[in-house]
Amino acid sequence: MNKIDIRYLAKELNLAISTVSRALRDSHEISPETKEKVFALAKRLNYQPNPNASGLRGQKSKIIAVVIPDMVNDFFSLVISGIEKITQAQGYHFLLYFTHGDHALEVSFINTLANGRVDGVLLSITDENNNNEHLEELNRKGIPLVLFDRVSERLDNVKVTSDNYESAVTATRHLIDTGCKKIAYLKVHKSIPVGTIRESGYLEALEKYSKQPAPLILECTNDNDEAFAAIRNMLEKEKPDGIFASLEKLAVVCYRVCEQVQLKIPEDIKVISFSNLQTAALLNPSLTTITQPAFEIGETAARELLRIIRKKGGAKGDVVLKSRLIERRSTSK
Amino acid sequence: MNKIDIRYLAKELNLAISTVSRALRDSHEISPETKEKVFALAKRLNYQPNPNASGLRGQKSKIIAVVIPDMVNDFFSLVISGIEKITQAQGYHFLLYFTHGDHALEVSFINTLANGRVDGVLLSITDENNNNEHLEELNRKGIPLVLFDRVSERLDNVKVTSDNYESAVTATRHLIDTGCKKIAYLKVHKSIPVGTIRESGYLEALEKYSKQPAPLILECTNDNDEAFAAIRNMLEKEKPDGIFASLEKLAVVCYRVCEQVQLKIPEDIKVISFSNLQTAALLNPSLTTITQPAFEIGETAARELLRIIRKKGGAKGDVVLKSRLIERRSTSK
DNA sequence: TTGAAAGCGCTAACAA
DNA sequence: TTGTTAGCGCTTTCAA
Repeated sequence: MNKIDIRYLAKELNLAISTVSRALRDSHEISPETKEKVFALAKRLNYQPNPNASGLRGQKSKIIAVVIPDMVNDFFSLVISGIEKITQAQGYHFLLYFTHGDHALEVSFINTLANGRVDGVLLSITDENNNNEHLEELNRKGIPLVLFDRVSERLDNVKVTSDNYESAVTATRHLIDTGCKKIAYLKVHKSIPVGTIRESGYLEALEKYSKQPAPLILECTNDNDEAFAAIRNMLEKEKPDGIFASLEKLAVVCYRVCEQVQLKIPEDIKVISFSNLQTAALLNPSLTTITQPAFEIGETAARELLRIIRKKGGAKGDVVLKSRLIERRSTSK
Repeated sequence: MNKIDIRYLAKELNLAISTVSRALRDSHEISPETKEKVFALAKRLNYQPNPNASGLRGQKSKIIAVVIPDMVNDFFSLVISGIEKITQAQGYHFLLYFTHGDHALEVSFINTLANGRVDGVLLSITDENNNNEHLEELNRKGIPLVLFDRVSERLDNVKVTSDNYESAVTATRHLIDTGCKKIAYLKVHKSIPVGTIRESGYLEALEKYSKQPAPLILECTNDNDEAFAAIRNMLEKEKPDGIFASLEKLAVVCYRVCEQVQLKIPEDIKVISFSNLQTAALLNPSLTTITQPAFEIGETAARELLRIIRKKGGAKGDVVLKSRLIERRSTSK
């Protein structure tokens, strides 16, 4: 079986290679009949141009890189799905990289990417406190970069984020508005920066809208049993009437503690939680959630990146997407 | 800023391009001193070879394609993570494609891939009942293909799967062994083939190990409220003492129904479910689960594919990985 | 041990 | 409207 390249098509049709090339790209300087013939043969032989060749020639690959910490929670899965929708629609491909929280790995990925492998990069920064010389280098090389979710204000690139601070205010205020007098905030160990931002929102809302004398912040570890014990202890000692969980996992643990100590949600205690889990609605019909627009973050970031790659100009498009507060009462009557 | 290609390195060092190329590939026919100099400069300038150029020249890209239905549940996220581990370790990259259950899209992806863009393909077939002419074409073109999870016996490629049938037998038998006399099977609408395989396992176990006079199969829709109503109805009418859920989502709904109708798990009714959700352990301390080795499926499939790409020979390595039954009693005492 | 040069498949500038 | 040809950056054969 002969390999089917543009030269083969040209020979078959008794045309010059360049004519075939132009016909395939639907150039206006090729007669309709010729195009017709070329298209027909290309289709019949299922001709696919070699992307290395056109990439080498044109210095573009139609591939973007997506660099994220990992996929252990639903958030990034949803982001990826959003990205996929856009790349697929616009004829792009994407390579996926996980840094696993390792800044050095991020640096290494970014460096090996800056060589024509990809036309642009979508990045959720692994360690927002670390330096980003590697990203500035990427900028210097002129490779489009769009940051999402975990961004760095020190960089001038387009950023797509969600309203972590405002939505934490909203969530806390929601508890206050529904009558909570003593609201606890469940946070995870400090290494997750988003936990701190959300904490600020919690504090802000308490100060502005509540008479609660002091904040009540419980820092939990990643160990479920430890978290369980800590939350139980706090519940019994402090007797809060509202809980704001910064992560869904903590809310689920909290929910189980409530079961065990016979606290009814939402009658005895109200719980609100950040959540991306699609099964959240199933877990507990009374768990009010704040959901980040993960899919939309992916879509928006990808759209922005492709816009830059195509030099469509327009304003520098930082975007902050709104989280949604979903109050559940009786999911299935 | 000059672009840093191999020619630039050669000029800087007063060497021929070919010498630099050989040095970079650590060829034995280059003197240690020369290599030293080349490495040093390459490192200092952060030289990265252009993958299009080497790909074009060498007819390989160091990229594989991963084609899956979607990422709406944890299973494929975990598979991807396993694939990433292997590609990353072996210096490969991967492109990710979602077919969204659309066979035509799968055909289109496979066709556009067969042109040097990737060195191999990892595929979980979208529609196992459809024809796979496109895959046979891929085989004819000599592009390595490894199938995982959703495979086709009509194809001769390496297949990596898990023991859906056997583990369904195990799960059912587990219920029988712990004393259940009337076990219901919750399945989803037929379009998910794995549901049918698991059903066979359920039937097999009933017949072999139980005296239950007739199977009790409830087919649920994808709508949660509908599923809730159906399960509730079945529970009240049939009063089973064991439930085998073919999907975690169904188990969660089932769990909520039990709460509502005041059935205690596992005292009044035992529930076992397939599950990949990492938070499963949190949901219900008494939910026994069967977990597919999703991460390992990804690892194994990727390893097999890279082995084939590198023509490392060896036996044709179909692999069936074992699911794990996890019985939970008191997760957090 | 090193260098010169062909050529991977494609696009586009230039020529006809 | 079509054809000829240079060259994208790299690897590798052949020559020195």
